[in-house]
Amino acid sequence: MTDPSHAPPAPRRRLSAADRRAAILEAALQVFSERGFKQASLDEVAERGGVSKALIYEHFASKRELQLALLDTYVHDLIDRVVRASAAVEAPEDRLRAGIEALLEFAEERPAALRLLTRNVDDPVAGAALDRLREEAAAACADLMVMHAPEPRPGDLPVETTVAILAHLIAGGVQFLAGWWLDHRDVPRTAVVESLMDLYWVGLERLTQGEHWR
Amino acid sequence: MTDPSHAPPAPRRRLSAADRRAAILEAALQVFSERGFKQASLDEVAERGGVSKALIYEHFASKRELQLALLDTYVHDLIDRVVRASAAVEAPEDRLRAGIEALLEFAEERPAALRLLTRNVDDPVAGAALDRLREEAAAACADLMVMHAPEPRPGDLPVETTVAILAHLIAGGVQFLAGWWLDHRDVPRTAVVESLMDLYWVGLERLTQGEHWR
DNA sequence: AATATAACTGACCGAGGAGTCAGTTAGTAC
DNA sequence: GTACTAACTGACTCCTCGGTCAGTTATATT
Repeated sequence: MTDPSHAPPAPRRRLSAADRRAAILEAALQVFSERGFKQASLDEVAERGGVSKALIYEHFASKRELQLALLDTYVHDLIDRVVRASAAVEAPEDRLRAGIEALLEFAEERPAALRLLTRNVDDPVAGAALDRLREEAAAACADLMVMHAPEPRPGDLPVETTVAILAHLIAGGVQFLAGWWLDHRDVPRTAVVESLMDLYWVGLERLTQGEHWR
Repeated sequence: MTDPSHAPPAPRRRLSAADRRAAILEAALQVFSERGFKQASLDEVAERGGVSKALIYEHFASKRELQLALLDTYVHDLIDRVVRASAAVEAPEDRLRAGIEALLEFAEERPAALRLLTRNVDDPVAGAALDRLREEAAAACADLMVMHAPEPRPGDLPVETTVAILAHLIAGGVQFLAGWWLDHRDVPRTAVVESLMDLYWVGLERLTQGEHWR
């Protein structure tokens, strides 16, 4: 009767509040990044975390609160890495390159976190967070560009307009390619960086010398 | 008693099946593009279409069916425009430009349709449709590139890899910028096209001449 | 061993939303 | 006018999911 193989299977080990919180966050990261905010269910987070749903509410006031905690963590981490890497070098082209490399390193180490940020465009909260992030990156790109001397030809559009477009194009392109790379990991990271730099930097250099297409 | 101002307010006009179907699709386009597939409710579609929810089910077997009808319509329309515009000219740079312009025209005429395609990355069906679309565009870009002569230096990565990355970078960048433009309609369309062409084409031209960054 | 407390759970509630069905009514054909 | 059909509806069911609560149990402290 008291067959040990039928004994209360695993007298689940209790964790400290901090550890359990971290475990829940990890499970939530998986589910949220795979399904997106709205489609992610807390029941699934609970199940994957090996925990009851009620326990989640001991650590987070609501589903949104949980999402915000996740976003907060990774947004700050990502910004930190990119800014730090970029500020560590001097030349504009090195700054761009360092920023790109930092982003790709982040993608490599925490693919789920990158997906969390990029695969949630439809959710107002996550979408806004990503927009802000890209806006910052675009502003940084714009700074790199005005260091160079753009030479507007007569009849051209205002420089700020062109700079803003190019900056967003670059920031958006890098973001997109980082996401693309997650699904094409056979491509070596250096190939991605080199291609980005080749197209962007060579193009920019020519542009600042007054060259235009055709 | 029979005060005419209290008479049965509007003896709702009936439509033919085809017309009603079109009206429902239009209402669905609005709701789906604003909220995304999962968050969009058929109750809201019904309300905005001025129709009962049950009627929607007379025209579409399910919510997914309705989404597929929408996607089908606009995906084909978009492909058609871009391919037609691009095929109408000869030079590679003109083809790229024509394709970009066709996409932006589509964005201008049917902003909701573009949002339907781009603001639904998290939904498996819509996401897959957008992926296929971009894949096609990237393939077309790759074709434009191999027309030129890329000259691999010894020790370089295989050409196909570089071409694939650049093609996706361009396709993804254009897609992103089209979406960005929807929220920045003060920017003139020509400015967007010119910037895209300047960065991409000038960069590509230099690259095919064996130039690299630095 | 007794006590306190913090980690943890099962069972529940209410709202919202997909999908259904038994009808009602506007047009049409005679 | 009458009858027929196709457009159309209100009221319903079922289910998922965010959130709650009344407890139960592991562990640290004494």
